[in-house]
Amino acid sequence: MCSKKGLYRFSDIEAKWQRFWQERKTFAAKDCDGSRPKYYVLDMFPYPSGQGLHVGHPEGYTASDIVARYKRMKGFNVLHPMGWDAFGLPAEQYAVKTGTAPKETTQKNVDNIRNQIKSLGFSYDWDREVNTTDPDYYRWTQWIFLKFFNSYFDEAEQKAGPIEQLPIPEDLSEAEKQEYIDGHRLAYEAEVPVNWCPDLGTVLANEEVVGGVSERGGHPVIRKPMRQWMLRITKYAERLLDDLALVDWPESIKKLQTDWIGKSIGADVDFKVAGFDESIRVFTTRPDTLFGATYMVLSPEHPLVDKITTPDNKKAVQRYRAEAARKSDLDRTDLAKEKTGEPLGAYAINPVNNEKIPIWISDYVLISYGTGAIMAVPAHDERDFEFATKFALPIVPVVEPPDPEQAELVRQVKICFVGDGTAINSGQFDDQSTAEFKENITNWLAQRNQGQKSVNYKLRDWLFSRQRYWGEPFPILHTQDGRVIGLSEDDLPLRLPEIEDYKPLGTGQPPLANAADWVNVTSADGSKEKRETNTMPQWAGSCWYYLRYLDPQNTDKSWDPEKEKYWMPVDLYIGGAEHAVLHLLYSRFWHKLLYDLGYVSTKEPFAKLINQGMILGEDGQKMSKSRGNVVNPDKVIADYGADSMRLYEMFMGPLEAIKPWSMQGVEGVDRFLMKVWRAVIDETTGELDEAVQDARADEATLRLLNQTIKKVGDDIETFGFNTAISAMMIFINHLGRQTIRPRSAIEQLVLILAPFAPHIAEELWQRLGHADSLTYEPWPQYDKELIKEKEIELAVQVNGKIKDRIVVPADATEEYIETQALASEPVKAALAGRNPKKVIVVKSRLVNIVV
RNA sequence: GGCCGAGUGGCGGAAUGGCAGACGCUGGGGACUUAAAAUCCCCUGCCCGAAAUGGGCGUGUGGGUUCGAAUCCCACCUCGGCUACCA
Repeated sequence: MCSKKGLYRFSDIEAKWQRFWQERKTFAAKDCDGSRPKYYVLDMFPYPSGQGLHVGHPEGYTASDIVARYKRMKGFNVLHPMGWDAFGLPAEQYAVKTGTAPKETTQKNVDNIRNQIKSLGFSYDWDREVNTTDPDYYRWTQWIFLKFFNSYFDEAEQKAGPIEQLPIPEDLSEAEKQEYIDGHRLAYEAEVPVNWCPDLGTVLANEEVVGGVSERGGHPVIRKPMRQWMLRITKYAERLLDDLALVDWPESIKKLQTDWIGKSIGADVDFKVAGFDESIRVFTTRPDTLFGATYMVLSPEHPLVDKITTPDNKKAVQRYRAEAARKSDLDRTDLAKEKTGEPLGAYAINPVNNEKIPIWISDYVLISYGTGAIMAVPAHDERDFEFATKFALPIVPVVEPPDPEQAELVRQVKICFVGDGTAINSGQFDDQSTAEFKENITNWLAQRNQGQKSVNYKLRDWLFSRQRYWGEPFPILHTQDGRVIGLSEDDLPLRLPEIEDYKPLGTGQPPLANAADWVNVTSADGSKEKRETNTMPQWAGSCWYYLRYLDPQNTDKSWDPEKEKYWMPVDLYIGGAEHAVLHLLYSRFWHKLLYDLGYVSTKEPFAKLINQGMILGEDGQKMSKSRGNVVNPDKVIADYGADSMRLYEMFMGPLEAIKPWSMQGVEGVDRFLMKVWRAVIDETTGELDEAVQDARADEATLRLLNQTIKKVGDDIETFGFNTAISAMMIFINHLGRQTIRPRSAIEQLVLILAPFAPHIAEELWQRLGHADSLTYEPWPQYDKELIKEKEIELAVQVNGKIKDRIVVPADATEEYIETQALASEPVKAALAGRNPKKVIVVKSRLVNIVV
């Protein structure tokens, strides 16, 4: 048995450096250090699930860690924190099943996932760890909720202000005044339809409802209005849209958010109801098609339905409404391929031509968008066309398409045309272009008090309460006379009570209603109140965690304003694209409220955003337990070490691309690291290899080294980690062949490798004779002169086909290159005596001779 | 249906107007070894050819722009992701 002293034992060495970093607090960020520029690099913090990490997590975390370590070497004061988004359904479901308190389950999972993350050697400042379920954390989530509750939105200023400053109309009674104030709070209560499952006695999230039945157990689910907390995000729609211009995010993500907000500009138009002193207001983006409105549709929930339905139609309409109520959102959209509806028997008057048009109800009109009613223009709207065709309603074309063929089909009512064109069948507006017509008709309606310009958003107010135990309790009391009051900030945190039974009550009441001692409160003045028993959704804690990292131990304030000014905004935010809309939109919304109230200094929280791509299984399919293709990161680390794991995750391909895992690929990068090791350490003795000498590198080595330093630095700046690694591989392949490996070259290689594979780099750095960690060593500088090649090889093409290659001095003139190219024998042969029409010389690339 | 992204060797990928296939994997051959592993060296897009510092083809398909296109433009096909009647 010959045991080699110098073999690289990754498990010992990785543990050694992880301990070193932890003990020395190597990565502690220094607040308000004016001597260095700051850099805040943030990962989307994980939900600590019982499954632990999957290989997708370390992908983003490794990328951000490389940037963090690189920036430190570039002289930045780096803030790189980590924490836990630990409220959520799984721990609660586990509690229902086993009786284990969610707090315990969560603690266990957090400890596990923290160990997993630590085993990868990320350079987090662990003193700043946060946990959304910690009362010292959710105290401030509740504090921000109170800010919403105690604020209103000033339309003129387009910003939030304290509710005390809300201008209140005069002549209101005390009760009306209170109602007015409550109606303007940015956090408010409303009756909202939720997914109610009678058999389970609980409310379900949208994703827990599949095809109209509960995902678990397959029980029927109906829509039922319940009292819910809402946040008035719609007030911020315009700013959330506009301020996307301020951030450096992928265009695709900006577009997703823009579409989600869904701004559309059009007009509100009032239609009188024949025989009633009522009118129906509709929103349309195509007021220019008003002459083609041949019927109207109200949503089944529209308040006027009962009033205007004729007795003959009442029965059928009621049946239709009941059916619609039973359908979930999914049923109403996904399954409703065939349009349905009922006529009310009532008629409306089209304001432009005074024609009587029938009024219908149908569930393709949503109560929650616009006014919950539409004018139907079947000739120019796909949905209306489908509906009119099915129920044989009249179709009148009013827009002539520019294409004559299409125009003919539209005139014959064969097709539906939704584009812009020229007005027909529209009285005095005939021959106007769509754009002109829109403008003119809107003014025409406004003059007659029958309509006006209007803007609508798809974005809805945010349903902010859940009928769950494991979430932040609302700092809210309900008085006996039905008022709602916010707790004083001094009474925070309002702690979650420990309860015995996590099951829902079966009445739709959340589990917290079980905790009578907690729910019933007697105030100092003897009055009795009840606590709110809903809890906040999982998004709440993640909306502002990036701010708590700035000052995580502060017991007086959510964060110190000085620290906020120093660190914000987040310079780089890395996470999965699945959070493209909700998490990022909600965070931006909270941030804007905090900005309006003066608690943060930037309009936007995240200056730059990058999404890491999904990692697929070795079979190229999405990883899943059922497919059996899940790669366990713990196993990879145990077999190859953290450095190889990190390196492979980055070498797989571009960060943002979707790419399949390959164990053989891991072996490839592992081999590379061993090559680096053997270039420095003699495997037999464990000492520095004899080839490592204090010598000057030869010209070729020096040139390649400087090229590599440049390439790796440039690639980190542009997140091209895969090509950075490839450059280092090329360099070590060269260096390994040298009989003398200059110490200076080795040291610089170790430094640029360090952000990628920090454990082996620290170990080599130490063995090269350095006492301290390389974390704050300056990033190697490359020499521009040394990079330049002396001679370059150019391809010579004749009519685009390569005929020869020539070698010329790097500083050769175009004339010289042209002469050399024309002197080449293969080129002469290819020219066959013809005279070149044109010679294109691309310096340092090629020569193309055109004949 | 809509939107977004992607199609390059046996595989992951590189090159974003200038020598296609860097780097890694796989496969083949050789060196070292009693043998194996590890390591090192050479080859590895396809077709023709005994070979050539021979020729031809080649970046999903079809067209176009250009001296020159994987890269830009137009049309289409395939795959993946997100989304779903928003008037």
